[in-house]
Amino acid sequence: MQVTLSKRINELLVLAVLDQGPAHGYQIALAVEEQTGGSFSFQHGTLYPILHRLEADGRLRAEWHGAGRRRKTYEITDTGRAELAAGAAELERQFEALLGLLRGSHAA
Amino acid sequence: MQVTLSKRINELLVLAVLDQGPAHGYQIALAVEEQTGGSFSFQHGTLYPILHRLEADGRLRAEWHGAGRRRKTYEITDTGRAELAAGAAELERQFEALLGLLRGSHAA
DNA sequence: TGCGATATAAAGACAATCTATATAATATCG
DNA sequence: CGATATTATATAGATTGTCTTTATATCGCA
Repeated sequence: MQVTLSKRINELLVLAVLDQGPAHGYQIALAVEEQTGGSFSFQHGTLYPILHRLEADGRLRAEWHGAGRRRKTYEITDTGRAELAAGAAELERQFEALLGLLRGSHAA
Repeated sequence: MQVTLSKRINELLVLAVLDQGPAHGYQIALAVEEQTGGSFSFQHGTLYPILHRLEADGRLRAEWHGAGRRRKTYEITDTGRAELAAGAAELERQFEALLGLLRGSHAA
């Protein structure tokens, strides 16, 4: 699995929220929690490293806003959008395989 | 998420295979790979620690077999079976929440 | 003016997998 | 019969990524 499943999921979660429109870190964390009904959430010490990683890779673009309280607004790039689509499809395939095994066992 | 998703998945994968009947480590690894179509697999340096962890917790029971080539046969316990059922259901709920967000984003 | 919520960042602890190595028996092929 | 691949388990150490904690700072409310 070399690239952790959790890592991929966390990145896709961020990209999916940003695919709905630009947002800053704090908003992303709230959106993930709300839109997954609390199933997924980010500690802030987890979220920012992910954001910086995605930014460094060009999967999203960041811009500072506001004079007083600093806010960094993130926007998904075409690269990020492509990865989101591919990653979501791949993840769905994997989950089907996983649930097949999990369900299959106690059905038999 | 405190208890890593990957960790939970790996444990459920092992428990699910053992729910089909007793098996030893090497067989479990092969079964997971086959039955998930290669989507999930274990490095042997990953599998054995998991097996030992599950054994220490009483989620499975182990027994040595064979005089020559040593084989340790693992069998799921009632505790393990209960966890498998609960864990699989919980995982399914989480995945639905996750895929909902992932799908929702590029549908909009 | 103090506190809670908003907002970002980074250092250090911790947990889990992955890589690599060790050991050993069995099967197979030449 | 000897070399090699496969089966089989185990553990030490490197790596990686999250989690906890700490730091900084603004805004709104009581």
